Amino acid sequence: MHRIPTSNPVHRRHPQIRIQAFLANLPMFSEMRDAELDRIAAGTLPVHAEKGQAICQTGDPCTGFHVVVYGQVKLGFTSPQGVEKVVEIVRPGQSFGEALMFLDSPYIVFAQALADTMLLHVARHAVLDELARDPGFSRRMLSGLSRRLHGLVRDVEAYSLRSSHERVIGYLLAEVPADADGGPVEVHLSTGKSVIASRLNMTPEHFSRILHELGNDGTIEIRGRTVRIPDLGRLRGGG
Amino acid sequence: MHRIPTSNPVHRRHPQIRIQAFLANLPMFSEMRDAELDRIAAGTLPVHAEKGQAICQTGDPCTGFHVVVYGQVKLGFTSPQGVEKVVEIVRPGQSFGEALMFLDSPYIVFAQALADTMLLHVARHAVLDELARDPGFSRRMLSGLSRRLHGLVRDVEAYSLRSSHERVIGYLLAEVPADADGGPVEVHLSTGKSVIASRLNMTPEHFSRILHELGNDGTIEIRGRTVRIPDLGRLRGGG
DNA sequence: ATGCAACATTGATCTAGGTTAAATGTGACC
DNA sequence: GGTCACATTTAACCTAGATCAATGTTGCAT
Repeated sequence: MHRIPTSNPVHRRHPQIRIQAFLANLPMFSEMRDAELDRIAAGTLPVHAEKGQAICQTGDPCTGFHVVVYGQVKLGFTSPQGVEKVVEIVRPGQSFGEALMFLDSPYIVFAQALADTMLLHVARHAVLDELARDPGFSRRMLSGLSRRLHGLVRDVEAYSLRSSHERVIGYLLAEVPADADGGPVEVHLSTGKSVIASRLNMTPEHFSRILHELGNDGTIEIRGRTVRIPDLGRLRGGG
Repeated sequence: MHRIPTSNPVHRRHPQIRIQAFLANLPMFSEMRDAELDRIAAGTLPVHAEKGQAICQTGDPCTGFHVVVYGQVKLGFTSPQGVEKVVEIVRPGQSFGEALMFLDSPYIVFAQALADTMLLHVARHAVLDELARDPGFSRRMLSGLSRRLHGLVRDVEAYSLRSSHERVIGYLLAEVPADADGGPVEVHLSTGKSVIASRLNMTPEHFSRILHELGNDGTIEIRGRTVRIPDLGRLRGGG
C-alpha cells in the first residue's frame, strides 16, 4: 500500500477565454449567457495531474467539483484491507464531485489520474451563487445529478443481477459508437484491463478469461487493447 | 411468476389541509410559504396500495414522484430470468421517483407495497413549475438527490467491498436508533427477512445463517423479527 | 537495442455464497 | 382451535468467481 501524491492546482494564469469556451460546451453550462459564464469562470481554476496522481482522497472536504478537460480519471474506494474498487472512469467532458457540493460530507471516493490529465476545478461558492440566480442552471444541474443517479442504479442492477460474462459484454457494447450498424466494429479499451475489471466488479484474471472465452468462440477478436467485433448482433445475443 | 395488480389513485377527496401539513414536514418542502405549498398540494393526489400491490412497474412513464405517508414500499428490479433484487425499502416520510422527473426515461425499478400503504403522488408539472420560481426549492431538491446518490455509492461500496457478514452487521447497526449508547438495544426488523436479504444482496438462506451465527456466538439474540443487541460495541467490532 | 517494471495470461486450487430440498414455524382467517 | 399459505430454518451439495503462483508481454526509460 503506497502513498499517492496529491496534485496541486496550477496557479499559472490560463487564457480566460479558453476556460469559458470549454465550460460553455458542457451540458451543465450550456445556454448560459456571457455574464453568467464569466462569474463561473471566475471561480474556476485549472488543475493538472500526472498519471497516477491523486486528485482527491477519501475524507477530503469538498471545495467544488471537477471537470476533465483531457486525460482520464478513475473514481473508487479502498477497503480497510486495502482492496480497491473502481466506481467510475471519468473521461473528457465529464465531471465528478457535484453531489458533494450540496451535502456537508467529505469525499467517500478518491479520484486518481489514469493518464496525464487536465481538469478544471469549479469552486462550490461559484456554483451555489449561480444556482440562486438562475433557475435554468438549477434545472440542468438536477438533470445532471439525475442522470448520474440513473447510471448508478443501472450499475447496481448489473452487479446484482448480471453474471460477469454479461457485464463484460455490456461494457464492450457500451464502448461501441452509437452510429455503428450491425457490421464489424473495432473498440479500443481506453485504459488498462485491471481498471476495467475492477469497474466491472471482477478480478483481472477473471476478466482476462472471459475476454478469451469470447475470443475463441469467435464473438470477438482481441489484439492488445483493441477488440474487434465482427458481428454486433451476436455479441448482443450473449456471445 | 405472477402478475402484480397496479394500484389506482384514490379519487375520493381527502382534507386538503392534511396534505399540506404532511408535505410541509418533508425536508424538500420545508421553508415553503403557504402559497407555494398550496400550488404543490394542488398537483398532489393521494394513492392507496394494499400489501403486495404494485405502485409502478419497470417501463412505466414518470408522471411525478411519490411520498410514503404510512406503510412501506420496496423498490427493485427483476432480471429477465425472473430473479428479483430489492434496491431500497422506502418508509414513511421518504420519497422515490424524483430523479426520473428530470429525465425522459421510464422507470427502471418497480415499486411495490410491502404493507397497506398510503402515498402522495406529486405531479411532475407542479414540481417543475415550482422549481422555476423558487431557488430555495431547487436547492433542497438538489440536496435530496445528492443524498440519494451518496447513499447509492455507499451501497455499491458495501456490495463490492464488504462480505455478506459485514453487510448484515451494517444493516443491523443502521437500524439502531441514533441516540442509543453502547448498552443493550432492541431493533425490530421492519419487514420480512427475505426482503431484507435481497436488499443486502444475498439469499434468504444465507441471511438466516449469518443471523444465527451471530446469534450463537452471543453477539445478538433473535426472537422472530426482534433482534436484541446486548453489546453494540461488540457488533460494531464485527461480532 | 537492452533491461526493468508494470501489465496480462494461464493453470491449479479454494471458498463464499448460491441452489435445492425438506422440515418447521407462524400468522391470518374461518 | 384448525387449517391454509407463506416465511423461516436447516442441511447437503454445487458453482461462479476469487486467490495463488508462475509465466509471458509490453512499453518505456536508459
